[in-house]
Amino acid sequence: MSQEMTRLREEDQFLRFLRSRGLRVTGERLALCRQIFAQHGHIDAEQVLSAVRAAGHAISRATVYRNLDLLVAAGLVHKVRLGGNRAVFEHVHAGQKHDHLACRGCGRMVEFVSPGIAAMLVEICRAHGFAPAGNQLQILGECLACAGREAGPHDVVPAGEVAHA
Amino acid sequence: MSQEMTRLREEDQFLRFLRSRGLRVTGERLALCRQIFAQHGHIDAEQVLSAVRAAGHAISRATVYRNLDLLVAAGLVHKVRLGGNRAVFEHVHAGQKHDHLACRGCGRMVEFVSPGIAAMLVEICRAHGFAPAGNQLQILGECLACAGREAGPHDVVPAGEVAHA
DNA sequence: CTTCCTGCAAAACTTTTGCAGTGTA
DNA sequence: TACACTGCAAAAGTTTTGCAGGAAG
Repeated sequence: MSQEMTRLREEDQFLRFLRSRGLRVTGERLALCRQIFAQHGHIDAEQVLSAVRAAGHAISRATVYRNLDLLVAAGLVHKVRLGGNRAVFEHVHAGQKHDHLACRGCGRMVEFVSPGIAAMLVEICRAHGFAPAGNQLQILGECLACAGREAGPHDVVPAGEVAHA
Repeated sequence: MSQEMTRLREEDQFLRFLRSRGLRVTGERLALCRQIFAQHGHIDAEQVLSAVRAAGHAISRATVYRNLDLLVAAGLVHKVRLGGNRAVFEHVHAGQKHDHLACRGCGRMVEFVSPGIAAMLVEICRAHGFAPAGNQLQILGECLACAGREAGPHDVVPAGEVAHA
């Protein structure tokens, strides 16, 4: 129920954002917004597309991309670029700032909060002439499962795995 | 001169890596290796291709990609995935572990070293079941120039910038 | 009625791969 | 001689864009 209220509040925020810009409220935009906020964690554009369609709405891939950018501009969604060629999105929980830890092997992603790191981060940004706001911390590592699947430090890559063609 | 020695040492390491696997030493591989170590900072695959060609060697894009993977496998090059669809590469300086701070606006990238963050990072990884080694920390933020180019917090995106098509 | 949006399909980009010819060992 | 490597070109995967029709205000 609290979730429901949150979703409505965010949806309302989106509507206000649209109107304040003279942009139009369309069924696709509403459906997209609702599905984004109905999802738990990080989802990529393709998953968003599936989710919206699964909810019974017709929507095209192009519209998903276009409006995800809109949600990001509205400050309702974060675009997190981690692994290779894909960006994932997550809705912004009010006041719930967190960073990401991702496995480069399987793509598993974990959120974490670390006030200590956040403080140092601000300092590092300042030292290098970066804006203190709008930072996003990402740690790429390997989960134990993926790390175990590889060879030890003396032989980084199993023979043969590297040969191509 | 010290740089020259370093380059030769790395090249030799690459040769030993190749031979230890029964892989062949080709002109393309040597040229690629030399150019990577002749470059200063982070370069993407396209820039590597240009650099090798500018040095007077014929090489194809496919070969660049295939052999960049090889250099990564040899532990001589790091593949850093930051912005959208592109990965950048940097050669590994002996013992010079660092992390990356990148501007999501202009792509400017800065390296930094922070023992404090490194320590916390290990702790966070342990807490979430990630391997303590092989981590790569990336901070996505905005340099002051790019941050200034945007609107204030009350109006995240200038009107019109978001409209599409 | 104005003009913003959407869907489709094609384009843009980066990276990968099949195949046939070339070069290393 | 054997087979690994290269180049080319096509393919693959994700995101963007032009255009014409359709809908919001």
